[in-house]
Amino acid sequence: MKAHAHSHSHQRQKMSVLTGRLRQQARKITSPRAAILEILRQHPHPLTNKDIFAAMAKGQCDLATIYRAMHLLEEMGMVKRFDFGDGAARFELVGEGDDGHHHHLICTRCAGVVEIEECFPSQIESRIAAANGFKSVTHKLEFFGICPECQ
Amino acid sequence: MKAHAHSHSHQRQKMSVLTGRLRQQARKITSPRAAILEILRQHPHPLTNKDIFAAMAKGQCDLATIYRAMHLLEEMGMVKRFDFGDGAARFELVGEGDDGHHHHLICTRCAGVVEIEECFPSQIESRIAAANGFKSVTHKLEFFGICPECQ
DNA sequence: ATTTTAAATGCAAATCGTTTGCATCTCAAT
DNA sequence: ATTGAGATGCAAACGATTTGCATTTAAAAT
Repeated sequence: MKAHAHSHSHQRQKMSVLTGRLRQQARKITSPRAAILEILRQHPHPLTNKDIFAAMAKGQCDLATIYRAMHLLEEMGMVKRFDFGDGAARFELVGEGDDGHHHHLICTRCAGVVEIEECFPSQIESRIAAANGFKSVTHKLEFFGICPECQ
Repeated sequence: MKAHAHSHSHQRQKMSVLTGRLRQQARKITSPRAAILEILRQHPHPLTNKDIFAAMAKGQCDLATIYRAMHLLEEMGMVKRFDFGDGAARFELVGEGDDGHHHHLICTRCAGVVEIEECFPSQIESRIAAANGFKSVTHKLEFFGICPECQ
């Protein structure tokens, strides 16, 4: 699987903007956090905590710190959590203002990931919500298949 | 959350049919398996291994046995695995011939589950597959919201 | 520049869902 | 009743994630 275009708001965010968002919340810009943000900026793909850990210079930060940082960033809306069903959470940096909602097409052979434009039709989702009396309905949606290289 | 109708092929399957499918594969009808199938028949909802374990008379079977049984049943296509994103796999009995593909609407407050008719539009899925050169594309889709009772 | 202190980190131990090795047991075919 | 593949129980192992706690550090206050 190769890289792909990101029509989403994935224009690499400036580090100063990222650290600024942290500062606003009275959070410290520590070296582990700076390293994590830098790695996320450079990889516009969903990364597991372990991926992030592996992308760092050895011993630069503890794995537990990454877990804690991802929780913080998720609460702050700076990253979005994705679940590809393999038991490991993945995270992607989210642009300011953006809610990061989108989906992926994942190769079940090589684990390659393509970001997808399409989303579940909102009017159908509204109908589902209404028909069952639910409020604030969203969805999690991921596609799985076999990529060109793996066929 | 209360029970709901199952327009799917969830007419409670006869136990004899279920055991028959096992026998065909030269698998034994053991007391743990019979108990598991009975519990699945009686609960047309996605159940975790622990749910199944809890639904049994204490000491009737080991939790590890349930895990093994669910793997077997899944391979045989007798149950379908669902992932609600909370880290625990859930299973539903699948009718013969049916592939069990469907989705749920889950209350994020009380964890109540409603089975959903709607599915992701297949022509859009085909377009996504074609646009990226993927084959054998499927999807995982679940809806989340707040049910009437929890609002 | 130094002090101060809440926030953050490292490390190890703990949790949770799930899997597995192995000795023992039990269907179901003979 | 015999028997052998398939199943089970139990405990240990696992991988992802979380947490307690003593120590460190960023950044606000002095």
